[in-house]
Formats: sequence, C-alpha cells, structure tokens
Amino acid sequence: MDDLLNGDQYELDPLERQVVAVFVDGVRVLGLPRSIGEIYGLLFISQTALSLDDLVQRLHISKGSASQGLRMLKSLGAVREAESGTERRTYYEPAIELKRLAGGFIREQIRPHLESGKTKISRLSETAQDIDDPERRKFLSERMERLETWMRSGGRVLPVLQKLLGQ
Amino acid sequence: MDDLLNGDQYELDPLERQVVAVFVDGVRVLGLPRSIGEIYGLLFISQTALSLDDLVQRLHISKGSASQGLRMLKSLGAVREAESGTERRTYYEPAIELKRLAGGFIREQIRPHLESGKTKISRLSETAQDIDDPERRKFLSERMERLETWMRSGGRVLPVLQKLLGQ
DNA sequence: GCGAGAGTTCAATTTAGTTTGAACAAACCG
DNA sequence: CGGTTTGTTCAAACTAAATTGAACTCTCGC
Repeated sequence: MDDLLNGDQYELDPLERQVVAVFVDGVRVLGLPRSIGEIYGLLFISQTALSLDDLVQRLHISKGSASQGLRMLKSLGAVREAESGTERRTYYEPAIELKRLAGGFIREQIRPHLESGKTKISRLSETAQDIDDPERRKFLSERMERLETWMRSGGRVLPVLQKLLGQ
Repeated sequence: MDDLLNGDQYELDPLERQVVAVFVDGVRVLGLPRSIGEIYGLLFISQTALSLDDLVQRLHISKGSASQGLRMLKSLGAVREAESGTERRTYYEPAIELKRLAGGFIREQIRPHLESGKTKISRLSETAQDIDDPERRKFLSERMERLETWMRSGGRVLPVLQKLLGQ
C-alpha cells in the first residue's frame, strides 16, 4: 500500500482525508463517480491550485482518472484552470459558488435527460392514439398526459431551483 | 430467450415495453436500480392492479427482485397495495401524483444524506479550529463555513421544491 | 528535428451494486 | 396437522460502470 518510509509531502493529512470523504459521498448522491468527488474535494481544501500530477500523487489515482475527472469537472463548471503565469503545466482550482455548481449540474446532467424524456414521451403519446380498444386508448391518453405534466413541472422547477441556490 | 411458441398474455406489447424503458431511464437518473423503473413503469401503464407474480412473469425478473423492488417503491410512497377484496394475494397500484413521488424521494433519498452531511461537516468544522498554522486555520474555517452555507441552502430548497411540484 | 514533459485515449481489468434463485417463513385450507 | 400458495431473505453470480496503465499525441525548448 503506502510507502513504509514516507514522510513525504504527498500523503493527505487526516482532515484532508475526511473532507475528501465528504465530497466522495456527496457526489455519489448525484450519481457521479467517486474520483470526481476525490478530485473536487482535494481542490476544495487546497489553498493553492493543483496540477494533474499533484492529484495523481496525493490521491493515488491514475493519470487517466485524473484527466477524465478534470474534464468532467470542467464541463460541469466546477473547476477552472488557474492563471499559471509562465508555467507550462496547468493548475486547477475549484469553483465554490453553489449557484455555479448547481447550474452546471442541471445543465449537464438533468436538462438533457428531461429533454430526451419529453421527446420520447410525445412519441409514445402519438403511438397511444392508434390503439384500437377505445377504453384502453382513453386510459393511455390520460397516463401520457400525466407524464407530460410531470415533464412540464420539471422544466418549470429547474430555473426556480437555480434562482434559489444563487443568492 | 423467449418461448418460440408463446402468444401468451404475459409478454409486454411494444407500447408497454417503450413506456417501461422510459421509466427505467428515468430512475437511473435518480440513481435507483433498473428493476424499480421496470416495476413502476409497468404498474403505471396497467389499467388493473398487479400482483408480485404478474410482475415476475411479465417483466421476466426474479421473485427476489420484485419483492425488493416493491419494498423500496412502497417506502418511497410510489406504490400502494390495492383493495384486494377477498383475495389472499396482494395487488399493487402506482401513486401517480408527482407531489407524492417527489416527496417520497426527498424524504427517503435526499434528506438522510443532507442530515448526515451536516453532521460530518460540523464535526470537521470543529477539527479545523485546532489547526496550528493560523493562515491555514483561517482558510479552512472559510471553506467549512461555505460548506455549511451549502447545506443550509439545500435544506431551504427542498420544501420549496415540494411545494412547486405539488399542485 | 529530437527528446522530455504534460495530457489524452481507450482496451482491459477491477469494483460496486444489482439480480438471481434456493432456502426459508407465514398464512391459509382441507 | 400436511400441503399449497404467497412473499421474504441473503449469499453467490452477474453486470454495468469506473479505473487503470500503456500507448499515443502535442508542445515546448534546445
């Protein structure tokens, strides 16, 4: 596992470990992979911006994971590249405004599902019109209408959510 | 796979299959297992209440899955037992009010995480007070305060969400 | 142009979480 | 009671998804 004689600067200290654990837990609720939580968590408690290599070494994850994790976090707007002056290597820092985080999550993870759901449902709705048995047809129409109402509610709620989180 | 000569009443027709697929997809977004989506989806488009055995036969899932799935759906308030008159076997029907569904999900899946998160964070917050380096301590205090603010926002948003979905 | 460093990609592996199914319990009934 | 039907439990098997790491590309400095 860990080096027997280390004392190097790379191990996480207990506090860092716990904070990372909180974020790992947090992102699991959102259905995101563990590594995302680890990376964001470490950036969140780091006073300085960190490079991909820092993440690899301190979290003991592979370069592949770190690269993919950072890509997703960037797409969520949860991390940004820091001004690295003359350095070639890029350093990352976390976005810590809840508004931004929630906005990114909604945009990237929720909206797309909501949209594709709407589409599938309206297709189904049409298909349901072609059912022969009138009673069955009526029932299905009602249910499809219900589904469409759900989707509309979802669409209406998201902006409110964003507004509430962005104070 | 399927029986070659079947024509029995148990296979899902194409419309049913598609509706089930929509729900399978829907619950995955929520981080719930596929079988939950299958079961709820089938109940949602069924005109009559269904028994555990109906679900097993029509969805080709095991009794174990059906039993566990129904348990979770009941705990979420997403299905209820139908009045089954003199029958021994119990039949299930879906709750279709979005308010109820969202409420159950929030109560069972979100609140517990939020609560445990709050607890862990306030413990961390205390630990952070004991850091020796004053600059580090200040930084950590700020970040912990930030986390606590997030949690408070979360707590404030949920009731609003429920209210918005319940009309 | 060449070598070294930084980062990406993706097939193979590992892991976490779901599903299965056989054994069990509980309720009913002759 | 003994048998049948209904539903639950849980260890083992399976599967989907995350992670790894080796091969690759790109860019920079010399």
